[in-house]
Amino acid sequence: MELPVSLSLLTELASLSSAFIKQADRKLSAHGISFAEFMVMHHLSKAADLTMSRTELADAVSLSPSGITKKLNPMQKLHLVEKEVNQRDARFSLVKLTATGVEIYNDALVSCIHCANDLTENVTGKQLNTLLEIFAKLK
Amino acid sequence: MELPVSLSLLTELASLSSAFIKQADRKLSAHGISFAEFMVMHHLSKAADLTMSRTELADAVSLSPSGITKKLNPMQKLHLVEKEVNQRDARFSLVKLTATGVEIYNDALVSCIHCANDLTENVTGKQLNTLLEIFAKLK
DNA sequence: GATAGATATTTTACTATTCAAGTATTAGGG
DNA sequence: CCCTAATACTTGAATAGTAAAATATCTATC
Repeated sequence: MELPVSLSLLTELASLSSAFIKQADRKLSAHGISFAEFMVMHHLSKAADLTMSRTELADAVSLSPSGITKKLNPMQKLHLVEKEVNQRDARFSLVKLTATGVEIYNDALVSCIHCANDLTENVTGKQLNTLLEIFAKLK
Repeated sequence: MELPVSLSLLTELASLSSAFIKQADRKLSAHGISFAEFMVMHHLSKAADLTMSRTELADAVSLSPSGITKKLNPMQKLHLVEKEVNQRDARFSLVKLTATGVEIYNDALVSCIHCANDLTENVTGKQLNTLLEIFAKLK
């Protein structure tokens, strides 16, 4: 029986990303952070004033509202990020990458780039760009 | 600051697969199974005699030894899979997809294919094949 | 301006997963 | 044979995530 290519894509994507994330986690453990924490800092580092709303951030890293709370709590204790309450509306709160956070992020970024390069070493730059272009259509 | 394409691939892959798996989980919940359970049955369904060793299966679905034990236990209780102990070496045990398991898998497969088609609707068949070819080099 | 409803976040209870320690079985050397 | 080591698996403790209920704040209507 012949299964559709779309299904293969779904299953391959799942196993590939699981393997990649495990690899990245191993590398990043040297910096005391997980890949998920790296992703939080990565999104914050690109944001204006290093600040995002919690819901934006939750969407960016594919976490539920409760998930983002639980992920940020320990990061606040380590002073990697800080919470700022919106003056206009106290329901909203903002998350900002601290100076410490920036420092750790920059160190971790180097490791993470190494890791990404290792994982893609058999693929040309052109193919990587092709992948990203097609990924953009999958969203 | 310009970040390498390989890093974008890693981050995009992570968020894409997270979104895809959540979508598949929603679809499959109608069949009473998770995407992870579907993947277990998917691999077994392709194996000779619907049977695999636990370690093979664990590798295939990217689970740790304890992870596969805890995933299979409830599936055995539901009679989706059954355990067979190897006569030669009682340490090894095999996992087989039962007749009930095949039935549920086939139903779930239809939903999962729908889901995969939905997720890839903006992409041509040719592009899907390109993706899979490049994925193969990333392993 | 009280109150009903909407919105953002947190807490609670539960599920899933991992690592490390423990159990069971086999293999090999004295 | 027995003891050590290796191998496959399971269990227990800890971590990470979700969904649903609870909390806090704001908006809008009467």
